Amino acid sequence: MSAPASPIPGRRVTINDVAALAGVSKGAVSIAFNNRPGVSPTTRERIFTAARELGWSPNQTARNLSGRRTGIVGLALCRPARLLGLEPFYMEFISGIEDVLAERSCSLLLRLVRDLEEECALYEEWWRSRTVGGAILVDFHRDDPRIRRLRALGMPVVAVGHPSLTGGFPSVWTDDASAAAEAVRYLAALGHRRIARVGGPAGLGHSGIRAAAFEATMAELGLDGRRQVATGFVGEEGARATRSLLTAPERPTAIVYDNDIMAVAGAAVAAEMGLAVPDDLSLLAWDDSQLCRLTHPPLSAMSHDVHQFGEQVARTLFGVIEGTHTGPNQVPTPSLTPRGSTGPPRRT
Amino acid sequence: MSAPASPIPGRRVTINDVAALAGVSKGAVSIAFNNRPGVSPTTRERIFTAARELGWSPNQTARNLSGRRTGIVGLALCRPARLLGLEPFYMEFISGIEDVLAERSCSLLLRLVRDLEEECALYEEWWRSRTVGGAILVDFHRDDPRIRRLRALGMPVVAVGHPSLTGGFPSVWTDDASAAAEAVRYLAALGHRRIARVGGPAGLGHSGIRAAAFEATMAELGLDGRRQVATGFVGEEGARATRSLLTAPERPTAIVYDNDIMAVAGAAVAAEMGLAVPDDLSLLAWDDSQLCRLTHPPLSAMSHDVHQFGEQVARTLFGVIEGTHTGPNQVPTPSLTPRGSTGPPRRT
DNA sequence: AGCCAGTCGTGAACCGGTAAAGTGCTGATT
DNA sequence: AATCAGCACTTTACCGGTTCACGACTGGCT
Repeated sequence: MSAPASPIPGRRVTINDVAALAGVSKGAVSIAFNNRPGVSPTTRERIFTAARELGWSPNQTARNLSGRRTGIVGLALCRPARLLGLEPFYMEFISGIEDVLAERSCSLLLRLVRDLEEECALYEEWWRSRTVGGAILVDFHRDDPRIRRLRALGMPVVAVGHPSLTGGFPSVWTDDASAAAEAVRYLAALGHRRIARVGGPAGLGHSGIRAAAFEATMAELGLDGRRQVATGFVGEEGARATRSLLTAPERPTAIVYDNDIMAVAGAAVAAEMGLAVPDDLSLLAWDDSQLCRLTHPPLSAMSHDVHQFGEQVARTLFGVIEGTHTGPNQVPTPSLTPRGSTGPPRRT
Repeated sequence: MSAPASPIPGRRVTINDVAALAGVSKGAVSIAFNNRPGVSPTTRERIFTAARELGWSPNQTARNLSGRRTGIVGLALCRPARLLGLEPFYMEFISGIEDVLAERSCSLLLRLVRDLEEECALYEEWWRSRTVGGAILVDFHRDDPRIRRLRALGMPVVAVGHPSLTGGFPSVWTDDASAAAEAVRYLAALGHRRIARVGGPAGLGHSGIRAAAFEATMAELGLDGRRQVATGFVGEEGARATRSLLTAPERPTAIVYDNDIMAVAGAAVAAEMGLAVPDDLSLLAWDDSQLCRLTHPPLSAMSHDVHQFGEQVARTLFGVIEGTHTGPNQVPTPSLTPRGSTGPPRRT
């Protein structure tokens, strides 16, 4: 009885073994393990005991095949692997997702793809094969081709991005436009008139939104909003963009960045060019990972709890999967966290 | 013929539909799609055409169930989600893995677990259920309990860690001991005599190896190697450890860190305490992500291409899965990359 | 013509579960 | 006593593939 039930090596334990040991049919075992009504408490207990003794638990693959939902959530990322490692954003985002998934014993299936076409094909296969129970879509572009292709699929999906970009998919988003406007107004209030922005790739939806809001707010304040550079989101490019902004005639006295890694790179460039932060140059980061607190002076940032953002995305996805979801889902707008890197410009 | 083959909505296309359209049995379709001998080139072509027309591809879940290997690789991480996002290491490591997986159209299944017990149970389930074709084990401890439990499973596995820790599993590792020794010798050669080390958690295998090598090398050089602090690998703790080292009597003139995020935090502490780097204090990071190049002065580091490390791990795992693997697999030893944060101590 | 080997393809069993229909029994209702 | 609802299981038919034993046909050889 209490012998450490040694299954015959080589053959795996299946539901049949459990059924045999418990003296019931495999249907009964299935009923018990899905706790549906249909077996008596006594039998149920006997079944669980047998399963425990054999160390059996249901084979997920077989379960999925016969129509049950899998606990795996898919995430395809369309960008070069090398770049991925450079951005703190993704790992924090993923960690937030994982936090919620782990609560429910779910896992995240991660895959890098080369282009959106491959991404669509992948989702189609994942869904057809019941490999995933739902997916998280990120990095929306304007008129994103995934919208049409994936809508037809009927796969539970949550889109990360502003509703204007995500084509009716349940979405989670932050109000980037307001945040960008706030950033500009804050710097203007400090007395800056030449404010620049180092943004992400032009095609990317949220970069576009921030760029537009930046320009609009600058215009509203009667300032020239054309000092914007689009980059690929990595430090090197942030540094390059910063150098080019700072060496241009009429150089800016403040720069807003689209993430924190570029802002840190910008701070290094300032130091290298002998500019004092914030006296000669104010720097404002975005996303605010711990990086911002580690530099000297610490970077002011449009703070944004990316981990919690990921959590919200995962929770929304579960809502969609379970059919209890409710429209777009806005998470807190990035808020200004002033630290040492922003201040009034030096009087000329 | 060329009509955009509209499958009946609601019902998915299966191998049977393809077989029917091609006028063969489903066995033949299977043979064709696994390109095994048994069908004539003509029939084969007819089958492929039918499949293309219906937009069919084999259901991976069903395939897995009937014994084929899945293209999914498992990775369980045993640490709080919040911490995960703070370490550049993991995302870079994962990006390296993904790079190799993507080449072969494989995905990474990621899961956070609370403890090693849960991790073992997870791997057992993944393997039993054929959810994964193999797994990557990280963060080995001394006498790691996973070794015994997983050996019995027979699952293809690659262990990340020194062979002395990974209990005979195929492993990928860097020579941390030599690297730690080199770090110490370098600082000693610059004239430092009070060298401290801010390390990772004491229980963690590679932290232990570095700690031992640090102490041994210090002893060899006739120096006091007891200035070591164990932390949890995050910036805050690195800062705290640095402060406590710097406020102790006989404060060190050089500190070696176990990763880069703590080194950056250390640099900020130095600045905050008004210590000049490297004149008053030399700082040496480990792992060398782009962070090290973004601070001012840039941080010297024991450089280590983490992305490539991840790639090598994935490649080794495929070797194990395909049965072509060959013993432990050492990747390049972290090498000293001097930048601005290390120099001779100021003469007292 | 008769035999054999080789190729092409079929059919059924199987992977390990789920779900719906079916069976036998108990006890309450009329 | 007959009817019938409800429970506790069992049976059977899937899910969508793979695999393997076997049959039909072809062609070469004696």
